[in-house]
Amino acid sequence: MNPGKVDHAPERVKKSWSFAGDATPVLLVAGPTASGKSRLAIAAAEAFDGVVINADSMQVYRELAILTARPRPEAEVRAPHRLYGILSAREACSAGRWRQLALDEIAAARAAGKLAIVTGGTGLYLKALVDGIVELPEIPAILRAHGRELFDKLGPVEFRAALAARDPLSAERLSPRDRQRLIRAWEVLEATGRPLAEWQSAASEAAPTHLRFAAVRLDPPRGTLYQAIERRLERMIEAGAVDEVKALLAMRLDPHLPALKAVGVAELAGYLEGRASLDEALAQAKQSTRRLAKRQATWFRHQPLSDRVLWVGELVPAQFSESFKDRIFNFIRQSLLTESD
RNA sequence: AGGAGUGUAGCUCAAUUGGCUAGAGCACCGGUCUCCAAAACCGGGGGUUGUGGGUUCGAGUCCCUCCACUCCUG
Repeated sequence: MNPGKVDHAPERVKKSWSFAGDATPVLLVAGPTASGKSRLAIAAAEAFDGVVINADSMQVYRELAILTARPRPEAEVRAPHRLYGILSAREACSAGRWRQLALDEIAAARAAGKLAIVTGGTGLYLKALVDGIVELPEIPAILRAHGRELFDKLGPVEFRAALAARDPLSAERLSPRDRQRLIRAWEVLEATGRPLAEWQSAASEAAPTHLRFAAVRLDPPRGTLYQAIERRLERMIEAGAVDEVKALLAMRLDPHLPALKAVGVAELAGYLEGRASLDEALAQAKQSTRRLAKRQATWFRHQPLSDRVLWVGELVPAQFSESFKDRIFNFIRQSLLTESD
């Protein structure tokens, strides 16, 4: 008897499609955390000879494999995975930076004759990829720190007023309480000498017309999604999420770095530092994740990508049924892999 | 079984001791988003005050019945 380890290998038969037109097909898999994106992406990658490319702002960081639910090493056996765990938590990714990496990976997939399957819950990243993003230089970390200091020194109202003197448009659009965007506007102004509003009004011509997108949106009912979230978090704890956070904290990084803001880090740090029991920390992490999932679902429901993208999806059954899979695979075939007018 | 106590939103509790439309925190729900986005921010509705009766111009509040739970005694 076979140990049953190679179940999936035989499926990787000869590819039944080839790049037809000029445009490179790209499959997007979007949805809130724990909605089953990775599972679908891998299944699609197996069926269509694809590469799974991460579009999740936290799964890019190496140090947080467990807590960000990064696909496990076994997944790599089934299909190649890219942009997972590629950056140190010392670094800060960004929409623009990720976009460039993703474009490179898509090109590499094309060159290898593979279908790019971009998967993740970070709506802004997908938007940046599909619709392009204003090309702004990267802002030095020191400048960002200065922005924060100034904000704290002046206070929200004063800071906004100071910004308004030089970038009235951005200031007007932002509430004094919207600390992050106010600081963003300020740092862009400082770094480039031009107001952010001006940058943004410049037409972004960066939308990649050489790519052809189709997207699957997963949106399970809230109740089942929450159940999945909670079960998964419990498994994360069993798998060593606490130690993972411990190691991350031991790096003594700048708390403003994005990786430190991953859901669960602050909660488990609370446990490690004796401010909460493990049960309390777990409960808090579950709650934070539920809120995250709600925000993600809202984003994907209401922030449609450009109409160049074909969509399928919507509600997903609690279980990943065969009929659902068939439907999605048909959609992929029809929308991406055949030359449609 | 007897005695005492408590029942108000999903949860924890308020309601000037009988007086405006029963409030608050959390939870939950909805929304915003053009480069740290797992971020940052905005908004929302929910109650047969355990039950049935009574007193009163008026009851979450006072009286009685029953129900549930908690504690004490046996």
